[in-house]
Amino acid sequence: MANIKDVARIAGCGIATVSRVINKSGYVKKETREKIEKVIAELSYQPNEIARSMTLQKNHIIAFILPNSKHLFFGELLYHVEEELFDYGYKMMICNSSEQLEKEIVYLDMLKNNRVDGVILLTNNDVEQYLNKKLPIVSFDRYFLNVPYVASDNFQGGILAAKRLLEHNCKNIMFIGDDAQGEHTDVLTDVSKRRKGFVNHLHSQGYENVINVEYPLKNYFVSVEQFESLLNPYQDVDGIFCISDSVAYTVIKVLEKRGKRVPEDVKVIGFDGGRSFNNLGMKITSINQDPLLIAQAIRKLILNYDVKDSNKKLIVPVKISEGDTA
Amino acid sequence: MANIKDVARIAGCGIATVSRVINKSGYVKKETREKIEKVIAELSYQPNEIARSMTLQKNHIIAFILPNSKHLFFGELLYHVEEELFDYGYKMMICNSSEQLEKEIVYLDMLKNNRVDGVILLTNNDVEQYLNKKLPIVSFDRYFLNVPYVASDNFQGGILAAKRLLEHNCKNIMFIGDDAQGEHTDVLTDVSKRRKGFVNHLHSQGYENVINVEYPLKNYFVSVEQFESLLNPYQDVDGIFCISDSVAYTVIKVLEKRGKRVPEDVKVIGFDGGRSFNNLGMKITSINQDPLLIAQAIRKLILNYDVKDSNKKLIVPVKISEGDTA
DNA sequence: TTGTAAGCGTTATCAC
DNA sequence: GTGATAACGCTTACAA
Repeated sequence: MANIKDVARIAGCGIATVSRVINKSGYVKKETREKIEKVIAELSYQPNEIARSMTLQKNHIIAFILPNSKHLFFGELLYHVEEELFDYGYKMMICNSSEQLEKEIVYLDMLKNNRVDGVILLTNNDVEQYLNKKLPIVSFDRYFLNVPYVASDNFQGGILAAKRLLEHNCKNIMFIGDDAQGEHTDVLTDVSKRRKGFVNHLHSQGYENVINVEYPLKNYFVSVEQFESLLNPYQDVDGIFCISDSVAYTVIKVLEKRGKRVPEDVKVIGFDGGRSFNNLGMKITSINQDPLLIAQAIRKLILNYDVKDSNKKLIVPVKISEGDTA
Repeated sequence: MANIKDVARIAGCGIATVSRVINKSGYVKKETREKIEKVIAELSYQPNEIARSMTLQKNHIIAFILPNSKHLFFGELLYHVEEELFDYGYKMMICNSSEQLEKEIVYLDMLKNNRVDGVILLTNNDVEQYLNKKLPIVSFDRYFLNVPYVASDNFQGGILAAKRLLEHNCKNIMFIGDDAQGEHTDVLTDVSKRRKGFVNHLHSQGYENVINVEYPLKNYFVSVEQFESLLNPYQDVDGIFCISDSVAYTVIKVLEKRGKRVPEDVKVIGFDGGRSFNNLGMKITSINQDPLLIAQAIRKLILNYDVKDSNKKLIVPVKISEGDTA
């Protein structure tokens, strides 16, 4: 593979001049430039990016650490983040942690050893002690001390869900979620605001008796059977706000088993976008997280990273997406 | 950030010795090693990976070019490929081409300019002329001259589908696919073997009159309306093999509109895994591509790449996954 | 305008 | 066992 020296030698000039041509920096006489460009084309020379990174001390690669690209929402987020970064001249490394702390640490170390210029972090683990706060890190949906973060407007999402259920004249309203996450895992999530916004709005409208159902986090996957017993005491609910579409999906299955009709007997609202679930025969009405807006917010924070404003937050608006369940 | 010189200076030795300790190469006196290890820990020194790549002329990064991580199957494949590469000490860069040739070229160039050590290529575009055949490239599902590739056993998949429809005593059998791809796009795909295996087996069993329906490629997305007119002439089919689950999904919608019951009146078989589609209320019976096995095959080819056997092929077995539609 | 040379942080060769 | 030092391929003062 030809290098800059070859180009200089064949073009009969110094390597600095070649460099100037490549980077369009500094003055180069027109004829010299043309000569060099010709040689570059002939050799189909491409500057070695490793060497360039070496000199510039940055490589324009950002790592995205996330649990799992198999989940539809993550797959979408991944897609949009990569597009955003690409438009700004950055490449993206993908790191499926599978929620394993050890793997997350390996990837976080890539920031310290100059493998990448920045890290986007999406985790439920407490990686606080493995973060070098002087380096560019942006977190999605989780609070870490002095780490800027991006989250959907979960509070507003809760309000939207409450409004919708009240519009439908629901009288026995329930929230189902795992938002105690913060207490269970030591990692504070923005997701807990879904419940807060929901309950807040209901209270403000004079509705006080929200039924609060918690289910254990730590297994993303919940069975219909598990939920049946959880929901058993509440036979007469007519409006349910679920912390995710995944939960909403399972709840609807439980209701169907019970002989309830959705949405005629019970309204159900999920969270995420209602685009992730199979075999339901209907579209879940859901509070929509916008992966494109989230990606843009993440890109802004990571590419303009500055240690000084490491407590920046960017909150992305949500809206309710119309489905068949509420 | 401390570098190897700092470590050497503080440990009172030469940098070569530090390097030996880091890489566990060559002999180092026990005491010297311990001393150096202590300094490394104190400084929390991490070798600069860019510099290392510079010297070694490789950086242990593989790029995966694919149309879109939003598609469930691609998201899964991505996940498994990343895990495989990780287990072998490699990191993965992700490149959503969105099927745009220009973006694919940018990423393919990363191979030439040393940004990555290898490329996994999943494309429908004819990128033949942009490939440097001396560099490590592995293609999935597409033939390029002298580029090793991995594909599912599409031929066998076709056979399995044929067998299943015959077992169900189907009398009017149809294939729906876009496998003429090769003629339309100049890129040969292994996918065309689905039809070949299917038709072959039917012929071998004395069934000759397979109805062959083609729909235009180039739009991955097909509307129910488009399909209705395509299928209109064939009111009495009772067994359909579709080239993908996406097609199967649409076909089932069309059949439902027609008042046909699936699987009672018509058996439908898809291809991919039947895990990708919403709102159907049933699981598609499908020929299953195994993303883990595919990922392993890809990893084998890319990490053991050798120009000499650039026409290697790895064919991954498929099986039929039981669903509700056939 | 252009070229020389230092420097980026490693690894590896070759003396000692 | 260990330490200088060249080399990897580039960018960028600085000098000419």
